[in-house]
Amino acid sequence: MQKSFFQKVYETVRLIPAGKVCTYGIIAAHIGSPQAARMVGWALNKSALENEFVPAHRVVNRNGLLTGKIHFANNNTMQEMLESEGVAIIDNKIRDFEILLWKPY
DNA sequence: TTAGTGACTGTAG
DNA sequence: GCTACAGCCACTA
Repeated sequence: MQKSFFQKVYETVRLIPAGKVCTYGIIAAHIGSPQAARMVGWALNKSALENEFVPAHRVVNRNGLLTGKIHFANNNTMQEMLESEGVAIIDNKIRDFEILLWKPY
């Protein structure tokens, strides 16, 4: 049984340690389709609806911008979760993004 | 079955 | 430096 694109996304995102962040592009590239970054976000959106534990709040776009927050119930839910893990957010962006960036390799 | 859509990214103008 | 467009895969109507 081959793992679906979905499952690979879940597994990769779950590898992100607390206090670190990753980008859709990196995850997509790790899976094998760098240009399918949109699917990563979409997969995370679905995962939340399916009660899958995936730290989607640790995934942002390549600028460190919290674009995914729009899919959370409240606009500051994503930010609060990140801040509780020690990630500083300024104006919807990750502070020291390059330092906090984590890669699966 | 086909068409449309989406939490993005890289390249070109 | 900014804007526009194409490409990626899976799901829903």
